[in-house]
Amino acid sequence: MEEQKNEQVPAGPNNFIRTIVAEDLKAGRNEGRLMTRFPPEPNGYLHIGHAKSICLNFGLAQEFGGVCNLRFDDTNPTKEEQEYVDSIMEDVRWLGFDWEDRLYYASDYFEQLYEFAVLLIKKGLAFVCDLTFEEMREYRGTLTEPGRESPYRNRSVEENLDLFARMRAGEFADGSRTLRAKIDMSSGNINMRDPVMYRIKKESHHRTGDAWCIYPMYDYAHGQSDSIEGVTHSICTTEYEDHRPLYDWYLDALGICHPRQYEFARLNLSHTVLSKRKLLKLVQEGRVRGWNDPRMPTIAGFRRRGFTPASIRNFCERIGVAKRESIVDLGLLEFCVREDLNRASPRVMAVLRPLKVVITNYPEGQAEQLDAVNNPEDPDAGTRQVPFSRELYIESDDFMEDPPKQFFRLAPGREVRLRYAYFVKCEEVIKNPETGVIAELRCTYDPATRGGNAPDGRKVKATLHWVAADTAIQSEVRLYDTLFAAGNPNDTAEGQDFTDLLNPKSLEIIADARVEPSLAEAAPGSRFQFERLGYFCVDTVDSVPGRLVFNRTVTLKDEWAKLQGKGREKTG
RNA sequence: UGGGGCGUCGACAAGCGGCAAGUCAGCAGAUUUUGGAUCUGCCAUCCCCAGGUUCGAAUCCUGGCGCCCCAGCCA
Repeated sequence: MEEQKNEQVPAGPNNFIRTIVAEDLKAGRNEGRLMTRFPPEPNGYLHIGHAKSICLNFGLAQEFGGVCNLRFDDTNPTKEEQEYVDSIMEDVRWLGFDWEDRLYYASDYFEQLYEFAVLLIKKGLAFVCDLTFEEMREYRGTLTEPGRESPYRNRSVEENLDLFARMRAGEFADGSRTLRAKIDMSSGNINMRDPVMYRIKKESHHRTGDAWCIYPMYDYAHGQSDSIEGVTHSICTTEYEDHRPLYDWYLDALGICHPRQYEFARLNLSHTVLSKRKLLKLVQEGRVRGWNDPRMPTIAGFRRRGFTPASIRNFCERIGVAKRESIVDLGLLEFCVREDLNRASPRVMAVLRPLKVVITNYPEGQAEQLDAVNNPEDPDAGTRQVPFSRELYIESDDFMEDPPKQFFRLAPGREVRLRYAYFVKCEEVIKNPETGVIAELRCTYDPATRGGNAPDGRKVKATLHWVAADTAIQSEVRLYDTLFAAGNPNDTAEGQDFTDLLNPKSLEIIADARVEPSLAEAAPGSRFQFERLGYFCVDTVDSVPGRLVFNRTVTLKDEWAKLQGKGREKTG
C-alpha cells in the first residue's frame, strides 16, 4: 500500500498544485487532459516572478504530458503594445519553453465574448448601467458596508440589448456606460457587487485596431478565454483568490466548459522589486538603462547580465510553490547561476584594477607561451596558451604592503604563484613620490617553477591571476551590485518612495581593465569565468570588436571578502 | 465592524494523527596551481500563542494574536 502510493508520485519537486494536477489526472477528470496557460498582459517586460509562473505552467504540462498555451491578456488597449508582445515571446522561448501552435490572444475572442455577454443579458444576468465613475464608486459601498443597487439595474432585456449594441456601435462616449453583471450588491466580496464586464474606450488596439470601442474587463474575459481554449487548470497568483467566485459565476451562468482556478503566492526577491508598475517607473525615470538593463530583475535584464536559462529554471524549481507570502534571498538565485556557470564556463584571466609588476630577473624583450587549463570542471575543454613577459599586471587587491594575518596574497618579501606561470617574490615596492600611492612592484621569478610547480616541493599560500602588459587587451568591465541597497525595497517608511532605496553603487564601470589576448574575438553574449573574480559575459548591446565590454554576471564566492565583513543588508 | 488568504530553522520549503525532509545561508574540518569547485560533519526536543481531544498533535477542536490581499470603467 505504502509502496504503491510512492509509485504514483512522479519525479520532480512537489507542491500543492502539482498534487492537484496529479490527482485530477489519476481520477480521469477533464477526459484525462491537462491544459495550462501562461497569460501575460503585454504591458511590460517579463520579470523573474513571471519566470516562476512560466516554469510552473509549462513545467506541469511537460511533466504530465499536457500542453501549455501562451495567451496574451490584451483587453486594455491603453496599456498594451506590440513591443511587449515581442519581448514576451522572446523571453518565454529563451527560458526554454514552447507553446507550439498555441499562441492566443484574448482579443481573438472579442466576438465570442460579445456573444456571451448578449447571452447573459438575455438571461437577465447583465445590464447596461449609466452610472458615472464616481457614482459607481459610491454605489459600490465600502469594505464594511454593503453597496446599493444601480437605478439602471432593472432595465428590460430589450433595452439592455439595444443599448449594448449601441455601445458597440460607438454611439456613446467613453466612460458613459458600462455593461455589468447582475450579482449581489451586498456581497462581502466586492468583486461580486455587480462587476463591470465591458467599458467604452474609443482607442486603437494593438491587434484589433479600431474594430472595437468596447473592451471586456479582465474578470469577464479571463475565465471565458480559458474555457474557449479548453484549459483545465487556470493557475494564477493569490491576489486573484477572491476573484475566483466571479470566475466561477461567469462560467456557471454561461453554462460552458469550466476550468478550475488555483492560486499560488507570487515571488518576491530580496534587494529588488517585482512589480511591473515599479519597474516601468525605473525605466521611465531613467534610473536604469531600459528594461534590459543588467541590473533589472527582468528576463531580458538577466539574459543580458549573463544568466543562463537553466539557472533561472533551477531557481524556480528550488523556491517551490506555496501560498504563503515570502521574500526569497537573492543569494539563492546567485547560487543557481554559479552552479550552472561553474561547470560550463571557460576560464580566462583578467585584471580589473591593474597593478604593474616588473620581473627584474626576466630578460627584457623575452616572451613565452604558457599552457593554461580552460576548465578544470571539464576535461574536454582542453587548454590554451597565455603569453608571459617581463612586465605584467596583477590585481591591486592582491597586494598589501602591510597585510593582516589572514591575508595570504602578495606582500613585501613574500612569494606567491602566478597561475600557470611561475613563483614570484616581491622585492621592492615603488610608490608615486607625490602621492605615496603604490605605482609598481619589482619582483623576481624562479625559472624552475615554470607552470606553477616548485621542483623542491616548496609551497606558496596564494595563486594570483595576471596578464602580460604588452599583450593584454584593454576592455571595459561593468560591475553590478544589487539594484536596491535595502533588503526589501517594498518596505518603505512614511513619505519615502521605493526609488529612495536604490543602491547608488549598483553599477561601477571600469574603463581600463586588462584581459588576456585569447578574448580578442569573444562573441557578444559569450560567457567566461575571470579566474578568482567571477563570471562575466560580453555585452550584447555595447561591445564591439576592438572595444570589448564585459558584464559581471555574479562574483565567485569570496572567503576573503567574507573575512573582511563585506555583506549586504538582510531582508529584514 | 465585511470578505478572502497565510503563519514550520536567518531565507525558501516538505509534512495532512505516530514522534520535524530537502535547498540556500552559517559554522567546523579535509582537499585544492581559482581564499572557486569538491567532500565530510554540525545547524528547529520543536512547528504564532493558549487551552482541549488522544496512548500519541506541527498535523484534529476551541479561543486568541500577527501578517497579506480586496472598495480601477487595471490585470
